[in-house]
Amino acid sequence: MAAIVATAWELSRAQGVGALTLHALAREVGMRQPSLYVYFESKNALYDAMFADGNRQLLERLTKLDLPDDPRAALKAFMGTFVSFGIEDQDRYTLLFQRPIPGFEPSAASYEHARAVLDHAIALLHTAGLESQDDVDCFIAMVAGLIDAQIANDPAGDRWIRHLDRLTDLYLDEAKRRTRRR
Amino acid sequence: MAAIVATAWELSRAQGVGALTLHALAREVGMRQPSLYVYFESKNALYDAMFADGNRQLLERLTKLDLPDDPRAALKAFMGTFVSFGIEDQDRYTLLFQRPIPGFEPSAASYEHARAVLDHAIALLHTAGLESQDDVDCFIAMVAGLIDAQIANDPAGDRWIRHLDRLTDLYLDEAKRRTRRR
DNA sequence: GTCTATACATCGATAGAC
DNA sequence: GTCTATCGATGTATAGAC
Repeated sequence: MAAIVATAWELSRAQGVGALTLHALAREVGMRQPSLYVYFESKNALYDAMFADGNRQLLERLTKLDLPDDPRAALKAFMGTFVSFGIEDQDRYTLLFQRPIPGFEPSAASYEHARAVLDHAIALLHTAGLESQDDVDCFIAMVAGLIDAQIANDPAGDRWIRHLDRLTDLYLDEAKRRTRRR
Repeated sequence: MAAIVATAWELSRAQGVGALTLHALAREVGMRQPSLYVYFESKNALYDAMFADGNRQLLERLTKLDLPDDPRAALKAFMGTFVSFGIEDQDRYTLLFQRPIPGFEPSAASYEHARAVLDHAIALLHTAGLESQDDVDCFIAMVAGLIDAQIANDPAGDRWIRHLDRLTDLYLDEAKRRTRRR
């Protein structure tokens, strides 16, 4: 079961999440296509398992981090890890953070890990000085913009994501200035 | 031919670009599916025509703008129009600026309008003070991040894109400070 | 240019034997 | 749990009559 999901990730990496078929997956794990229905009641159930698995991987990596005390440094370390996770497997990133499969919506259970990741990020943003919903929205959109541009235009490089720390400072400094002004 | 492309856009708006089928398109224009091959030699040729058409729409709207003299105001007007264009038809935005169709790559000819739009944006960014490749990259990624977040999470609202002008000032001000420091 | 008819392929899903 | 066999739906593309 875990092996099937792992193989599904392999195939997705090779040809894209949307191009994954049960026939190909079954062949790759040495089974026939109908046998997969013993483990997943539908193709979307497979996607849901992949979604949960990917978020679990991400959460594991993020919680394993030994974050520095300084809030700004902690935020950079956290976000740097997040970005690396996204870049190292584009199709996993796509499945977790975009909606590449028409008709597939993650189940509530699979969403729990994703929720935990987001909550962790928001908490770090708060202690680093981005407290309003607006500031959090803008910062997260900025990070996502960097990752998306990187994946779309320069998958193997760092042309966009290398600016993460500088832009993080930019957003935090501006918020700090705004706070002081009051 | 233009009518077919227009109808293709309608259908894409209703059900997503990826869900567009030649049968449905033919039915909608009052023909049978094989008749479409008189106008497009393949489905990807249809996508290519849509891609060119969408970029032509965008370029037309942007060149029609009466931009203010102030570089910063001009940039905001330009980007505001770009963002509005993206938000008002999400599936058009997807086809133009993401790769939602596996196996479809725009032809070189269809890319010309897209290139013109990008060049125009870069020129405006230069006169507004963002001159380096790095600054242009970051700014465009930021705008795309706002649009993507908006479309994905709040298609009918303005939770993200309403920060466009403020963030534009943020990026321009920071570049200005950097320039002065030298 | 538009039609009918159909080839051809892919894919998800189910039935039922072992 | 895994198999064979097959259904049923969908979708692109082509052949050839009109």
